[in-house]
Amino acid sequence: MSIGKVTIYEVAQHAGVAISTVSRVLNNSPEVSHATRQKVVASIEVLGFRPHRMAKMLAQQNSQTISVATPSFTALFYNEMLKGVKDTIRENGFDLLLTDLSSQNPHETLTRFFQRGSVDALLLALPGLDEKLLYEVRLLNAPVVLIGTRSDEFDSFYWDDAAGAEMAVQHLVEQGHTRIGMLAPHEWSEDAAPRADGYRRALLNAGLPFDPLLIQEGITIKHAGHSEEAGYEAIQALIKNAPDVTAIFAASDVLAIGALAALREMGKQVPEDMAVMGYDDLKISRFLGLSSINQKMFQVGLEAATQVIRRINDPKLPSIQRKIEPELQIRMTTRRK
Amino acid sequence: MSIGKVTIYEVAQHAGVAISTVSRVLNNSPEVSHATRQKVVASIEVLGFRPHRMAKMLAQQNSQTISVATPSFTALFYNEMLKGVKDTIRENGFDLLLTDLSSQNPHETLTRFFQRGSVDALLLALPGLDEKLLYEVRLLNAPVVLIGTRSDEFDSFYWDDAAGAEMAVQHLVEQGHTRIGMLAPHEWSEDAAPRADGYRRALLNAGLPFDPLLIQEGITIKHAGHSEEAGYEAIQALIKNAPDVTAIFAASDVLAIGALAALREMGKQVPEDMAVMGYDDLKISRFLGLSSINQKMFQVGLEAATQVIRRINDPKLPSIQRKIEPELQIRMTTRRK
DNA sequence: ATTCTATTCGGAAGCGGTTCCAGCATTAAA
DNA sequence: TTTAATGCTGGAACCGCTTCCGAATAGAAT
Repeated sequence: MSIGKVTIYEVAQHAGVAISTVSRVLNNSPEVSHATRQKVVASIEVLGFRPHRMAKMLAQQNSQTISVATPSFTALFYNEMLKGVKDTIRENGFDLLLTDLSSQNPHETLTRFFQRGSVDALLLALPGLDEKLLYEVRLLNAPVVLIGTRSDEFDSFYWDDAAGAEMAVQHLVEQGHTRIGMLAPHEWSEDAAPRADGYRRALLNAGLPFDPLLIQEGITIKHAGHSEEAGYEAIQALIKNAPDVTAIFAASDVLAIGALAALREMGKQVPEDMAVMGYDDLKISRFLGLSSINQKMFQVGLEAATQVIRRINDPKLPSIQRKIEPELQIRMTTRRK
Repeated sequence: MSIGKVTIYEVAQHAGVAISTVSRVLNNSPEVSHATRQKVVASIEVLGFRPHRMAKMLAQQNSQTISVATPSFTALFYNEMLKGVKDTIRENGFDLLLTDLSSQNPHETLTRFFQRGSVDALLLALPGLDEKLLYEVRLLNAPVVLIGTRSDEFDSFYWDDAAGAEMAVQHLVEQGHTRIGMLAPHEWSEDAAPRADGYRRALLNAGLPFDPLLIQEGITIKHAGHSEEAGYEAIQALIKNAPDVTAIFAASDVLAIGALAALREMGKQVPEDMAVMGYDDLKISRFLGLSSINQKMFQVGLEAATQVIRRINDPKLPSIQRKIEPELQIRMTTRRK
C-alpha cells in the first residue's frame, strides 16, 4: 500500500530533530535554519520518505482535489470541455476526480460529494439542474461552478441554446430549404428542448409552417441520449415519414454523424440531396465537413477551471454569470454548390 | 468546506453512546444492538452528519480511489478505454482519478502516485514503458495493471501492433493495391513504430518493394502525436512525394480522419482514387465507413478494471498477461466497388 | 555585563475517524 | 446455583501530518 511506510517520525529520528521541524521542511517554511534543513532533506532522501497524502489532507482540512461532474465524461461533448479543464486544474496542483451523474438520479450520485472533505471544489456540468438539485448543491457549502445552467448565486457559464438553434435553422432557410427536419435524442434531454424551440422560431421567422412530423426523436431506448445510433435510426424514420425533407438540423453533432452514415448508405448525396446541420461543433466535425454551431466548449472548460481556482483562493468573490455566444460554422454539409 | 462540520463526537453525544459505537453503525458492524443502532441512526439524521472522507481514509489506510494514467485521457483512443473502465470502478465503490502522464517526462508526473495513500491502485496505459519507469512502478508497491505494455510481474493487457498493421496492409494488398503509403504521427510514438514494422512485413510478404518515400510522418511539431491535423498535412505531403499511391495505411483512425478530410478537399474519391485504412477502430469510424483494426479498447478497459479490483481484494493473485487479438474491420473506405 | 529581540526548534494538541481490548450484563451449560 | 460462553458497549490508542505556543539560544542594544 505504500513505499516503505516511512513516516516523518522516522525522518525526525534519523535527522535528530522533532517532527514539527520535518514538517516545516516539507512545507518549506522559512523558519528553519539552513543547516537543519540540509540534515532533514538528507534524511528524507536516505530513507526514501514520501508524505502521506491523506494525513496531510486531514490535518490541513483540504483535499487538493477538484471534481468534475457530468452526465458522461466520455461523451464527446464533455470530452471537449475536459480538454480545457484538465491542464488548468493540474497546473494549479489539484487532482482531477471525474464522476458521472446519471441524469435519471443525480441526487444519489451527488451524495458522494456530501462526504465532507472529499473535494475542494466542484465543476458541475449538468444541463437542466432543477431547484431541488440546486438546493443540495448549496448545502455543499464549497466552491461550485455551474456549466450549462445559470444561477445567480453560483458562478455559471451557460448558453442560449434556442438562439443557437435558431441561427442554425435560419442558415438552412437561407440556403433555400423549406422542408427542414429536426433530429432529437430519444429522451428529450435538457439541452434538446430549447434547441427545438429555436428550430420553431426560425421557421416562424421565415414564414414556414411548423410540421410536428418533421421532428424525429431517437427510436430505441437502447440508444438514448445523443448517440450516433440514435441519429442513424432517426433520419431513416424521418425520411420515411416526410420524404420531401431536403435539410435536417440535428440537435447534436453526434446525432448528425449518425445521420450522415445512414444517408451514405442510402446513397443520398450531402448536401445535394440532403443538407445536414449539427450542433456543438466537436473537433472532429471540422474534419467531416459538418456544419455546426460552435459552443466553445474548450474555452468554457478553460474559463470555468480558472474561475474555480480563483474562487478557492478567495471564496467571497462575487459570482459571475457568463453567457456564451454560439457561433455558426458553415461547412460542406450545408453548402450549396 | 463542509456541511455543518458535524463529527462523530457530536453524534455520539447526541445519541448518548461512545464514538466507537457510532463508527460501528456507520460501517454497519453486526455487533451493535438494534435499539442502539436506531438511536444512532436517528441522531445522524437529525444532525445531518456526513463522515469525513479523509479521516476515514487515514484511519483505514486506503483511499477508495483508483487512478488511470494515460498520455492524454481526452484523446479519442483512451476515451474508448475509459468507457470500459469507469463503470466498473464506480460500481465497486471507488473513485476515479484521471491523470495525464506527459510521455516526455512520465517520471515527474508519476511522482504524484508515490505519495503514500493517494490511490489504492493504478491503471497505467502508457505505451512503451521502459525499464526505468517499470522500476519506479515497482516501488509503488501497489496494485498496478499495465495496458499496452507486457510485463511478467504485473497484470498486463497488450496488443501485437505489428500483427495488426500487417493484417491491415495485407487487406490493402488483397484489394489489388501495389503502391501503399503509410501515415505516421509527427513524433514516432511508441505505438507507431511496431505498426510500421507490420507495414513492411506485409509488403515483404506480398513481394512488394519497400519505399521509404511512402512513409510520411506528420510535419509540424504543433500537431504532434495522433492528431487529425497531422493526418491532414501528412497525406498532402505524401501525395506530392509519391503521386502514384492508391492506398494508405494510417497509424491511427485519428490520422485517417484527417487524411479523409484532405482527400475530400482535393476532390479525390474514396476508395476509388484512394483507399484509406485506419487503426484503433474508434466508435466513430463505424459511422464514417472507415476501415480499421479493432483493438477492443472498450473490452480491454473493462477487463483491466475488473482485474485491478480483483487484485485489490487479493494482492497475491498470480499476475495475468493477456494479449489482445486485433480484428480487421472492412468498411467503405477500402472496399472496391 | 545585562537586558531585549529575533530566530529556530521541540512539545503537544488537534484533524476525524477505526479498531483492539477489556468490562459488564445476559444467557446457556453444568 | 455456580461457571462459562456470548453479545454489546465504552475507553483509549492510533493513522501521519500540521500548527500553535512556549522555550532556548544567539546576537544586538544599552
